[in-house]
Amino acid sequence: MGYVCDFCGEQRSMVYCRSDAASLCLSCDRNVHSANALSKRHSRNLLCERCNSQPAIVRCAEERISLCQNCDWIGHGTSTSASTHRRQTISCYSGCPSASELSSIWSFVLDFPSRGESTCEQELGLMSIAENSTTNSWGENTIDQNASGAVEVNDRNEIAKSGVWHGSSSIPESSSLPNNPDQPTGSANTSLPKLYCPGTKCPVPYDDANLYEEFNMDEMDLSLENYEELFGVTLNNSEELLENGGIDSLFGTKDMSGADSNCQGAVAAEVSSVGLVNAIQPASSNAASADSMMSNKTEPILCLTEKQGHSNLSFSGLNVESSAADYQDCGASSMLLMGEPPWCPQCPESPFSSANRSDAVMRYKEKKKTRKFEKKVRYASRKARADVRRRVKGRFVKAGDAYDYDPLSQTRSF
DNA sequence: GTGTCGCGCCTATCCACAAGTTTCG
DNA sequence: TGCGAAACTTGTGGATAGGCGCGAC
Repeated sequence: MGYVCDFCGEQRSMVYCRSDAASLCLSCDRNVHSANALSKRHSRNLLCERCNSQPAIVRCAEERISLCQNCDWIGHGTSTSASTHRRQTISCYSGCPSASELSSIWSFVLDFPSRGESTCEQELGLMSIAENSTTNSWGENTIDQNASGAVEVNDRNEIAKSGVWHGSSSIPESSSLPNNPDQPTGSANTSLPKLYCPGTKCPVPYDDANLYEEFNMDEMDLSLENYEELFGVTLNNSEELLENGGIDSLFGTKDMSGADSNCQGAVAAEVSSVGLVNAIQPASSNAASADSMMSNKTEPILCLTEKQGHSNLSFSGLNVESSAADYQDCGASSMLLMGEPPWCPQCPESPFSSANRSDAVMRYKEKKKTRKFEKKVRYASRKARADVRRRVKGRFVKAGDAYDYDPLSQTRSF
């Protein structure tokens, strides 16, 4: 995923469809999602203007930029100055909206400061919608919208319901702090953890080598993608890890390659003099995993300790309600967040009792049963067809033949 | 210690057909 | 060399059979 539309490969991508896991230009978005009734139901959103790989969920009024959860966190969640930026949640949409309808929910869409060269903006005005653009296709967003179609982030309850994450810091009603749009907000505070997002074009210039010196691994890429290099072990089997107490196994002896490979967690850490790392920021290439990580209501704590001659990392700060099951979409994250390592008693924030943990393990196992690893769909049109094809015992049937499963009507022909 | 059974998990396979690719005249 | 038609290949999702590991007996 990148700047170019995944479908036509020519236009600049502007919207992201999670169902298709594709970044599309407005023209292709409309073409693809007008194919059938199911594809019309795909929920789409603006593409993050910073990493260009994740759906944007927030628009920063100060920077005039749309951000995904991850980039929003990087830019606003950890910076005291940037966290005061006034942000609005960005509504998703489905169906085949007209240009006017799009601009009605995204009042800012025609005013992107950094995408002026894209032809997609022009398409907004040029698109002609032949079919009915019924308003009922817009009913997905349950958040009350203001006139511009955006929602004030202040309403935390509503945001939580919508699954939209925002930074842990308070968000003021307004902000007058100046900000340079060309400069990532996350870098404004030089005391902040430095982070590089390997699977993205995240341009956040985390360059503080001192942090890495604290870890004694300044040459390393602090992402779980390179955990083997980082910790000298391979990681596998999240469930085993869970049952064995989690983090100790994770960074000690267990192999984790079986976990979702598309879930990478880049760790940003603020190291104190006692070796307590105070923040962990997931920089997942997977939207769902980012969601699950960031929907955590508490700020995770990363503990760095020395044990038996090698460094160990632990995570706590997970509240009771956000169980591992809630994070299973990101295999690593569930592991990282579940365990309360017995060897890390110095993390007083850890609220896990054994009962809670057992409960969490149970829910995790239950959800894992129904788990489906995300699959990269290369051709959205073929997927759209397959989604509506009738089947007999899971097999496609000829058109007109008897079927026992119809994805559209869930009915049988016999 | 060895063999058998049941259970759960994982993976390959099947199907039709539109779309993409290659071959041939 | 370029074009069009024909032949061939690819990819898509849900259900299911079969293989495998593990624990109990």
